[in-house]
Amino acid sequence: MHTRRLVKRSILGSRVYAPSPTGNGAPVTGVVQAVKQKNRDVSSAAGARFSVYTVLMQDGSLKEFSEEEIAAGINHIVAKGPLKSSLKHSSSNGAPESHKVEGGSLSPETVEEQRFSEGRRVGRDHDTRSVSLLEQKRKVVSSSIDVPHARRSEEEVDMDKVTAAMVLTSLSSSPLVRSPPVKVNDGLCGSWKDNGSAGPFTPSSNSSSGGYWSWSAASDQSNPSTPSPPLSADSFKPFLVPSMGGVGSGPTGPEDPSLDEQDGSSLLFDEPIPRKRKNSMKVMFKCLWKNCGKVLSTAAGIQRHIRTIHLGRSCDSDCSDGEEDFYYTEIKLNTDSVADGLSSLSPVSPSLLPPPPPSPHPLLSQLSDPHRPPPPSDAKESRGGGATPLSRSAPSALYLIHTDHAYQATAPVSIPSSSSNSTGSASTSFTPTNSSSFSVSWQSPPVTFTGAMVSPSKSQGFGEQRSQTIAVLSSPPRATSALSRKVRGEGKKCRKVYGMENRDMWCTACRWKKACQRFTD
DNA sequence: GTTGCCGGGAA
DNA sequence: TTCCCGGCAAC
Repeated sequence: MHTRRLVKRSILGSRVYAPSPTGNGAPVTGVVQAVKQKNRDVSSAAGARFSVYTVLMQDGSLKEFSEEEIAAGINHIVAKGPLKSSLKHSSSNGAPESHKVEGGSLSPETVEEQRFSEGRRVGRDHDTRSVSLLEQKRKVVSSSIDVPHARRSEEEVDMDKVTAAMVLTSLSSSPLVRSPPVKVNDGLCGSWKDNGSAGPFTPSSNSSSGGYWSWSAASDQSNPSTPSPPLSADSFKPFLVPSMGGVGSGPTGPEDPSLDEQDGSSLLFDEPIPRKRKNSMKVMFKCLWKNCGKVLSTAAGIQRHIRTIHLGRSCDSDCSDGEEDFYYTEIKLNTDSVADGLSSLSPVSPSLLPPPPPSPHPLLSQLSDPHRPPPPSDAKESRGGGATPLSRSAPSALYLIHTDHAYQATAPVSIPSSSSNSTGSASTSFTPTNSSSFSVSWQSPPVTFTGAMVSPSKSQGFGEQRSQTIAVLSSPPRATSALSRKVRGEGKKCRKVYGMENRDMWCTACRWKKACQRFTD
């Protein structure tokens, strides 16, 4: 639709090469003044429509040329020097219009000189465009036509796919982790470009962005396989300019090409910034091992801690089977209120810690990694055998609770300083009236967890919640809807306690019909 | 029907 | 961000 319109718009006013009217073979330049669609006669194949371009020649005369004639002129020029690598796909897409203009705008240096001289002549003849305008013109034309982004080799494309996936994962899980934008940009461009460059382009499928797609920053978790509609011509212009090696500047192409790419990339990746985690909230990882309760600020750190201290493994994370993931929990800490308390608990400053692992969510990483051994077997084995370190001193609280709501996350909930209290520790630890060392928010698993949570030191007080958790977690993975909805609380709620008449005494969440934060289950 | 609360909209 | 409410699901 609009891509077709863009193509047409780009043709008008474009400088093209046409066969010499004298027939001596030397192509001349002209400016496309009009385009007419005509039906081919019987001599042409399939009676397809073709375009007749009215070209204003250097001498001021108007002549009509067919696509082939103009394109042939370009081929003649381009053949004088090697095409830039970025153009090889472009010139093979079979689209006459784009073909033609690309060739003109992306000629080698020698051709550039020739075109310069010719451009001067044209400027004297008719329009008052200067030589620099000629350069601008090339930019304008090329940025609004079908220029597939074929700037990378196949191997690079494959690598970039991987890189793009990794970066998207990082972005979706931790907005603080930012990868080199240019690399991502190219990678995505390359991967999506494959579709476009796989076969001949058609005006409808070959958008003016050359198969370049973008995704909205607000949906940084969105799957790149479901791209958003292509950007407008002006939006993707920066991405096209770099492939031209232009040197001029002007009203329509003022930016330096290299800067354009940088800006365009940063533009894409700057937008998720507002979604950064609030400064006052920090995600910490608490060791659930008996008599430990160590809190670290990175999953890698807590995993290392568990692996080395509790599991007695000295090897690196490479030989980890993921068992550590069961011995720590992710907690969101309101650093405004707990920073002091945490400073004594956490020996490592969060700002000095290495970046989190590729999948900062331990549960997510477990679920996404089929190579990890299923946790239930471990737990059962340890339970039956009773000889492994796990069974001897497994933490008493093998659960992960997750809250999505900010008001829940900031709700002051006390947790025991250590999880060694195996008798009813959970039941008391979740009572908000208890004195708390620091406020945390427990987090329930955001995704299905197929492992049954079994602990040798199972506490009765936590049995209810645990049973719910187990029931949920052992459900089929597809039952995400059941997970998404918090299991109905069994305990007293503000409505029950205070009644409708004392609604003002309810907790805020209850008043807002949210999950009660005062009487948590 | 009541209750808890998720998702989403309005201010 | 706060506040509110429709609507769903568990009870």
